[in-house]
This record gives sequence, structure tokens and C-alpha cells, in this order.
Amino acid sequence: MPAARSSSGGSKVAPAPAMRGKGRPRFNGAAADVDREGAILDAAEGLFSDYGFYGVTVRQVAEAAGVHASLPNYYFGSKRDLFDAVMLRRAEVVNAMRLLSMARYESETKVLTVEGSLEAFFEPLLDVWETGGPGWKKYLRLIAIVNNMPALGGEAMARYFDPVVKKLIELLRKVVPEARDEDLYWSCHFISATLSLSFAETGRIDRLSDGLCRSGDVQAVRSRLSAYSASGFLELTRRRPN
Amino acid sequence: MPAARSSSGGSKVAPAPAMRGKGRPRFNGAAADVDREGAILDAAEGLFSDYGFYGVTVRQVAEAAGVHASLPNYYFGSKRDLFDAVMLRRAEVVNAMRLLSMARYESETKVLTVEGSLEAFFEPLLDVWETGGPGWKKYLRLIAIVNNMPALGGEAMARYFDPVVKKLIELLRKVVPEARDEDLYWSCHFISATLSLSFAETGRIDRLSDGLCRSGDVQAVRSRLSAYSASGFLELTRRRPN
DNA sequence: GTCTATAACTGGATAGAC
DNA sequence: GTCTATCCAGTTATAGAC
Repeated sequence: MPAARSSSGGSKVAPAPAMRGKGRPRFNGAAADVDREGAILDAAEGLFSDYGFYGVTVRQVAEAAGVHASLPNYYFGSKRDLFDAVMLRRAEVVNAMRLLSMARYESETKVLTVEGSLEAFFEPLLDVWETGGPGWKKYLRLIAIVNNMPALGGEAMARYFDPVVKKLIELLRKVVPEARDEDLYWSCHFISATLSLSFAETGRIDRLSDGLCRSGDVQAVRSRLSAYSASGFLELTRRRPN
Repeated sequence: MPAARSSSGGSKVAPAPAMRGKGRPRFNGAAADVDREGAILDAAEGLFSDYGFYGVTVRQVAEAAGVHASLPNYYFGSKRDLFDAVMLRRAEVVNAMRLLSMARYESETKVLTVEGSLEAFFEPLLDVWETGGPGWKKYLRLIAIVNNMPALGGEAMARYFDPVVKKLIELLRKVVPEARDEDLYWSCHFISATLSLSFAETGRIDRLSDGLCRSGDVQAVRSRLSAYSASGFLELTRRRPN
């Protein structure tokens, strides 16, 4: 394997991606201030979310971004580094939102419920899904893919999202003290599955329902996900209390 | 695109895969009766289920199968045809099992329930997951991947699995006539998600629970999936009856 | 900062020898 | 039926010109 061009870290994931050109002055002579790094990340995000890591070439990314074929390499190093940069860019944002959402729910609500906890867990994602624009939609779809292909980025995925899930588990344990740990974990597993497949927007439900339901219908998901998941979880704890 | 080598059908999916060498006589001079086509399909199944379609090369498949690099092409035509052959091989088997399972449940049970219907829907899959051997495990993991990447085989996936899901919906409609269609479809969407992520065996729940739960624990899934899903679905219909 | 050119290699697929 | 040899398009990545 050839030596990576990027500065530090070696095989570690994305040491410090996309740090070039920050705060550079406008009117630098080039054509009206285009953000090429952002364009590359956006293009990569869209393509990876459709075809996965191996299904995309760096050249396709460059072409979709409208930049020269060598620029993705220049800005982000190897293809793998580019992928990590894509994953990281929004992970931190959304993680902070979700932790805050749950902390706020816990501190500001008198009677904590399972459904309420799950809403606090889901809502930031549903919010960016609905109002965050196409970039966020693609990012969430990408997560759905990685979530089902551990060989690709499962370890990284876990590193970024486990803290959020652990916070949820902690919260649920407080709300339902009689729940067994196994049921807590398996419920979170099921919940993660429904959430991520919803983001995948596969179009399957459209075909299945002959157009009655639409894959990207955020409102439809929002109005069902918490109720469905809470009921499922509570049923498990009801059957085998601690 | 170069013309496919395989006989009929053209772009149609795998018209008649793996039809060579059936019933050929033993003692044909070659080394003790090895099933090369089967070995290729097995190897492809395993690799595709780990890395997806684009993450695998035909040469890797050949090497894993212990055959020469050109044989996958010889037996199955293009890489895409090989993939379709892998998908098809077990689809028909498991589809028949599931349709039979649900038909039997419907005809042999006095009081139909949501949970019972779901069990009939799940059980054949859980059964092959548990007792079918490593090939079936890999196949189910492959389905989990494709389920989340429509660009790859979503249309094919739908073609093979929609009939089974439609049968389930039909059954559930009979059991819970007051359920709204939207809730039926969304519930099936959620159910498909939990089922497929369970098969993915990502190891996520292992890390999350610090070893308390294991990804491949069929019994753990079996004892929770129907109860969880039935409760979730019923909760939705309870909230908005037809 | 951006692009040209190219190195060095791997991909799928096949023709034809055995 | 199987393998050798090969085609050649396309891949990542980089060195160096502008």
C-alpha cells in the first residue's frame, strides 16, 4: 500500500480534514468565491449515499463537484480520508444536538416517559431530515448504509453514535427502572434499525403501498416512530420484568 | 457496454443461472467431484455480504472459491449476473417457505393474532438463520445490505420479497380490520427494518452492551421481535382507528 | 491554488491454447 | 471444462508546470 499523502496520523481516521483555505480573503482574483472543498464534500456525500464507498470513484466526485479530478486528493488526501471527512462533518453537529435535546428533556420535564425520551432522541434527526436541506438527507441515507455494513465504517460509526445511544439507554433506565438490561439494548437495536431504514428512503414503501405512503414523508415517520418504538419496548419490559 | 456472454435474456435478471453440469457423471477423470459453480456462488455470497457489490472483485471471488480467475465469468457471465445468481439462489426457497408458513398459520389457527401472524412471517427466516448454516447467514446479511441500498438491487429485492410482505399485510388486515392502511404499511416498513438489521450482525449491540447481548443471538431476537413489532403496530392502530 | 501529465496498478472480460 | 495470456478501460495518487 502506498504511503498516504496527508500530514499526520497515518491509519487513524481523519486527523484534521478540510483545514485549508479557512478565513481566506475574498476577492483573491479567482472566480467569484466558490467553495471548492465544500463542493467536493457535498458531491462525495451524495455519491457515497447512493453507491457506497466502493461504488464511487474520486473522479466521479470531482466531476460532480465541478472541479478538477486531482482536487479531491489535494484537499482531503486519500479516498478513505475523503469518506471520513464526509462522515465527520455533520456527525459532530448532530451529536451535540441530540445530547442537548435529551438533556433538556430530562431537566425540563416533570413526568418523564418512554415516548418522550424517544422523541428527544429522534427529533434532532427528524428536524434536520425535514429542514436541513438535501445535504442532510444524503448524509442520513449514508448513515443508513454504513449502519448495515460494518466492514466499511462500523467502528467509526459506533465511535460517533454510541455516546448518544448510551445517553438514551441511561434515560430509559431512569424512566423504566424495572426494565431488564437485555431488553433495553435490544430495543435500542430495533429502534436504530427503524430509524436508519427510514432515512434510507429506498422507495420500497412507495411501491408496496402503491403510492399511498412515501419514503421521504418526514411527518408520517415522526407521527409514528416514537409511539411504535415506545410501545414495543414497554411490551418487552412488561413480559419480563427485572 | 460489451455484449454479455450468457445465453438468453440480455438485461433481464439471471434467466437460468447455474444450469451447467447438472447430473453430470461422476468419475469423469477430474479431481474427486468438486462443485465449482457452488463454490463460486458461496464465495461470492460471503464477499458480497461483507463488502457489497462494488467492494468485491471477480478475482477475489475466484480466489476465495479456489478456482481460476476466469471461471466466474465462464459460469455466470458478467459480475452483475453473478450477483443476481447469488441473490436468486436462496430467494425462491425462502419465499416459498414464508408463504407456506403464513398460509398454514391462517388455515390452522382458530384465533388469529397480530403476534401470531408476525411469527409466521418471521419464523422461516429465523429458522434458516439459526440452522441453515453459514451460507444462509451470509445471504441474510446480504439482504440487509441491499435493503438499505436501493441503487444496487432495490428493484430486484422488491420483486422477490414484495409478494411475501403483501401476504403479511393481507393477513394483518384480516386480523385488525380497523387498522388504517397507512399504519399497516408503515408498520411493515418498521418491521422490515428491525428484521434486516438483526440479520446484518453488525456487532454494534455487542459493543454497546459490553458483551451482554450478542449480534447473532437468534434466540434473543426470536423471543423479542414478534412481541415488539406486534405491540408497536397495535399501538398505532389504537391511536388512529379507521 | 489549480491543472496537465503520467506513473503504477487493478478492474472486468475474453480469445484461444490445452 | 479449465487455464494462460492478454486487452484495455478505468483506478488512485502524485510530480511538476502554470
